[in-house]
Amino acid sequence: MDYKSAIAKAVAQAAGIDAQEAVQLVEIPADASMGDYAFPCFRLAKTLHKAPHAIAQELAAQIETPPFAAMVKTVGAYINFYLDKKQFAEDVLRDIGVQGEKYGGSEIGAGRVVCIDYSSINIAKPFHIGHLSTTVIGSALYRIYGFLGYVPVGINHLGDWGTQFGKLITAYKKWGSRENIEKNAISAMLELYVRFHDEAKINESLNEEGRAWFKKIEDGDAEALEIFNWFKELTLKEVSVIYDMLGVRFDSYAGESFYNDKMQPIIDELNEKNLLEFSDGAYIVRLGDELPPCIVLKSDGATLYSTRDLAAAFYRKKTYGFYKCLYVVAYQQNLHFRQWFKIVELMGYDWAKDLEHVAFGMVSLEDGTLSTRRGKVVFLQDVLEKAIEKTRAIIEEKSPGLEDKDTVAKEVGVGAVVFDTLCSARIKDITFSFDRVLNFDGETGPYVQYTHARCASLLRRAELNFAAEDKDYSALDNTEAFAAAKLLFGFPEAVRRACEKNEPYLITRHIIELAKAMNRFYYEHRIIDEDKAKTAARLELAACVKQTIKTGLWLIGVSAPERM
RNA sequence: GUACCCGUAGCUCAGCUGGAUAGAGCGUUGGACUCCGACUCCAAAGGCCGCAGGUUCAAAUCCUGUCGGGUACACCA
Repeated sequence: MDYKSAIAKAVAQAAGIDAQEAVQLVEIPADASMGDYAFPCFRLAKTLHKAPHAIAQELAAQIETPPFAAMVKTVGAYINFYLDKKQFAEDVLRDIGVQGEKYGGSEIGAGRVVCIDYSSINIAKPFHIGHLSTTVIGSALYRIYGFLGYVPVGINHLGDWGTQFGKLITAYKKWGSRENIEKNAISAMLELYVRFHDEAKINESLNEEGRAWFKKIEDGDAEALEIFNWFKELTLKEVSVIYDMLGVRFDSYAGESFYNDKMQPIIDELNEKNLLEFSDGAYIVRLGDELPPCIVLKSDGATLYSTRDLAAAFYRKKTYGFYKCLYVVAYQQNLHFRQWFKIVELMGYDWAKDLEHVAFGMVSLEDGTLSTRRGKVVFLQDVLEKAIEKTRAIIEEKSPGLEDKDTVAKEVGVGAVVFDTLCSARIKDITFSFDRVLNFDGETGPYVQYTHARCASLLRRAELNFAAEDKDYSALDNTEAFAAAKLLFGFPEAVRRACEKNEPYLITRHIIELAKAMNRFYYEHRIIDEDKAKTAARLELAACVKQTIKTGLWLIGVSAPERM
């Protein structure tokens, strides 16, 4: 039911204005005591040449109370519409009952491919909290787009190219051992890499060796490639543990090395289109007055990040025929993306407008910026483990009889970390603190999961007794149930907005509000009592809240345990 | 220097396609469990919405300027 349009239509008829225009003016009052929908009449004062409050009164007199509303009332220049709580709850719950786990989803994206570039880790480097945002935002968008019918393609654009791999091989050949690398993988590789840099400060020739090994990789030397691919494999294997914990997946791991042979055609095309310019030994593309020029070939003839991103974009367009291509990358790279998006535009491709940089803020520690080299890092693995450990302790204390404690501790602990990351707008910077992620009180993942588990518990208790009863919805004719019903009703729109703005936090916030509303309802009203018909109605509300929370949590990549 | 982003309660943040007394969580203080899961609920205190102009019947929201913080700005990714 589209209440907004129905109200707009009624007002438009009375006022003699366009319904399309009227629907823009319909708003939802901040305070529910002023109505569920409102129409402000200020705007009409100009055309009708009357005082706004007088217009409100005249219009209200002409408007028949719509069938779904209980009351139409004016306050000043506002016409306020009050929905019939009982009817509304019944309508919303029925709708959710019919749609089940599909509630909130749609097919508006049917047939449209959306490429999402996220996580994009570096080979041989540890996964630290700086990688968390891109990973969980990208993963959430992957699920959200899929839920709205789009065909998402998750791409982990691996950082698997560059001289550092030559250096790493040099270090491995000199100081490494197969057993140690097999055993400790990333930390062993990192150790070698750090040692290389320390020793290279004294011994310049090491850098030469590093470059030489990288050249061997480029030239396809068997030994170099074998070691390089081995490093890659070990890194992915280790990182996949974290991806599994987070419930993150990818459809493609085509990274930097994949595009080595795909850049020349781009350079050729830029040349043919007279966009290439020789400047200070390098080749650049001028981007007008708005943007600084972009280098696409270094003076030594080597390609750059932008060249590679161009090649990747063309490959993705050709391979997937994307409707949109998203890059979930920190805002530091804002200029970089604006520049090469502009190049695509100058090349004459209108799909340049379909490329979008989904930027997010930076993560720092309380004592400053993250730095792998200076050892100022927090590994994601440690954060997740601490969260799980803490959850485990709470479970031991509060639900000692719980089955499968390990699974639940993982779902709640990891969920808390993911939920926290997706709780506010992407662009905000984050100062990482254990106190913050390990706080489970208030607006947190565990709070929402707890509400879900509590609903599940109610339904378990009552399942046998109330399933088939006729329902008496007068049990939901109160402000607490109505508040919950309105949030249930608003869920599909929250999902749509999250997708439109590429902002998963809109879903996170919505289910927090829903959980709060449910807890208030639960506190104020006995759910299971001797009146079976009313109990059945209350339980249906609990079932719908449970379903919607579960869907919402799933969309942001968080599990919803039945018990915790 | 130039461009972009951020600036709302002690802290972390919503609200920003203009509308009715600016909201939440944490923290603080004070309450609520013989009762469906207290990882819960209720209440209080706490705000020149960085500052100054402008547009408008109406500005936290739009425009301009300014201050503070962040990021980036040619051969790293």
